[in-house]
Amino acid sequence: MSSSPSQTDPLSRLREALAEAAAEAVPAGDASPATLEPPGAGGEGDYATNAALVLAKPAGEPPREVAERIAAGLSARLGDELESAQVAGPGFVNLTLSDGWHVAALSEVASAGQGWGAGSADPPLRVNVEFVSANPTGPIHVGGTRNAAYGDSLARLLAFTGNDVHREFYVNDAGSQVVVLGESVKARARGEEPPEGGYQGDYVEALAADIPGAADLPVDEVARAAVALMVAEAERSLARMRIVFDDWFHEHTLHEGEPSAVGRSLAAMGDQDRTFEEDGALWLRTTAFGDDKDRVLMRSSGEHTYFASDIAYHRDKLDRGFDLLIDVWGADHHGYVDRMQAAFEASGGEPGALELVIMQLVHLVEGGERAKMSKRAGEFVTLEDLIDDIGVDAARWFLLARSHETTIELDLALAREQSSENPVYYVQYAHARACSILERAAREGQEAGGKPASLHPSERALVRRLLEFPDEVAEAAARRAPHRIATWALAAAQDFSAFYRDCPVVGAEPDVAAFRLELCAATRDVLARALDLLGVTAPESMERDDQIR
RNA sequence: GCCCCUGUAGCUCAGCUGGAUAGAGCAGCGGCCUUCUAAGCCGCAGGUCCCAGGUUCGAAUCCUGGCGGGGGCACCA
Repeated sequence: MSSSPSQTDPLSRLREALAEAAAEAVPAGDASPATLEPPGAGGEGDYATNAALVLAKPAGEPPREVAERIAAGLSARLGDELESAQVAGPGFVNLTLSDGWHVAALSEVASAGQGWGAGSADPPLRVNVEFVSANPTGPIHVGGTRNAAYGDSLARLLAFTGNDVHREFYVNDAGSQVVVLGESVKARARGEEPPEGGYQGDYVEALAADIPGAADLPVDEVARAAVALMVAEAERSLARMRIVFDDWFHEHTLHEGEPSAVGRSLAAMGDQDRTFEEDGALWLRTTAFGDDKDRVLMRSSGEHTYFASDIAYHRDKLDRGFDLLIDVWGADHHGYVDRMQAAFEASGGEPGALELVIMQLVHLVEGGERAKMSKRAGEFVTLEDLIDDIGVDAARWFLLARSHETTIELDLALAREQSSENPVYYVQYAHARACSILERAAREGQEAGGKPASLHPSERALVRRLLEFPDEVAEAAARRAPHRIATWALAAAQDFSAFYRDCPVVGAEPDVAAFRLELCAATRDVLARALDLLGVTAPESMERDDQIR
């Protein structure tokens, strides 16, 4: 999928000028791998490019000589926009853009507002993001909460980059675990202990109390009622997390009808000779598609496996017209990735049309001590416990701020802290401050959009930070990495704080004040968008409600 | 045994499809509230980027081999 930012934003135009200057300097070379980025610690200027280093070999010349020509070409193309282009180090070209370029660039960000960084994927894809999909036999716990935050934020990113996104929760309501749930609830309703291997948590007793006549109803009816209650509770909990699913897909529907979806899928794979019988069971030859062993579809007992349902389910998603399926799974399911991919292809899916994202674990810590995950069997920290404790904003931030590929140590003491020590409040505070300045300026009748004679370095740095956002969004979406947005937002909040410190708005000379107001408005909008992509609120004010810190 | 993730500052982590003197938050030390929110700001200190080879003008980043941590390898869901 490509989701390139607008071709006409200031950075894209800079890259275009660079590409032209590079092609002119080394006609035989390909400068497309060259970077244009903020310089590293050793460099000066606003942007640095390694184009000359990339092109030195095809040019057959020392990099610094190539760099000189590129610098000259850029100067010729950019005119007043370019303050200087210096060759440095082994052959970098360091660019310093003029204040005028920054002012013009900001006005583009400001006029895009919250749409800054929005993409138009080409082509737009119909994407099905399936996430959480926790078994309806118990509450959603912390791992599922991370999965929820990630899946939702990924969906937001994919939508913002121009795709048609569908959020889906798969309810495993057809397996033997559901029967066990029914038995456990029924036992509790009769005042008995759940059976061996049954569900032990307090919620089982709550279910028993909420299902009229549970003690005497048939187990399958109790089970059905219990699943319905658990699903409703999951829906409520997820809504508290600001997550709304488009579809709650029930596994049992795959077994309804004649032939059922599962039956049709088995028959189709059979027709293609991709299944075989052995030891009284029906197997899928997943080894033909990269799995390390073949897998059972139908047990010798005649019952299908969950795997058979999964295959039919993914087939169903394709049949509903999605171009791309993304499944977000917990770490404990990574062993199923190869077989699912193999089965997906065996059942006619295009390689690449199914992505399986594995979430690593969450460890809760409390001020350095490993928090107790389970006091006794059946008790664990749930989604509800977590957001009651630290709040939705902090929960989403801390679960999203790190790569899904890494295990999280979530410090509850830090996340609970409503103070400067907590990064999520820091970012929200930057947003609130921007709002506060704008509100005050509006009261005093100041207007945004001036052209000051010169800019402060903090203003320039903040403008460039905002200009990064479209690339950051595209990268985060393409790499399925929402944590990049959190990293960017923190850096942007820091840049805004520097600007706030160095550049008073109210009381500044009119053109200066007008420019700074525009910068505040743009920062407010882009920060709000970044927070929204994470599902974190962007408050307009954060008045302290107590002075004790 | 095989598979996946991971090893970067005291702690938690960014950076990883190669770029210059490796960053942030927290913790530590020292400063800053008659000024648009001190839920803030400034400064200091803090590193064999797990180890060893290799590729490259250039490696935290790529390759190979080790070592450590976590998770997973059902006719369970």
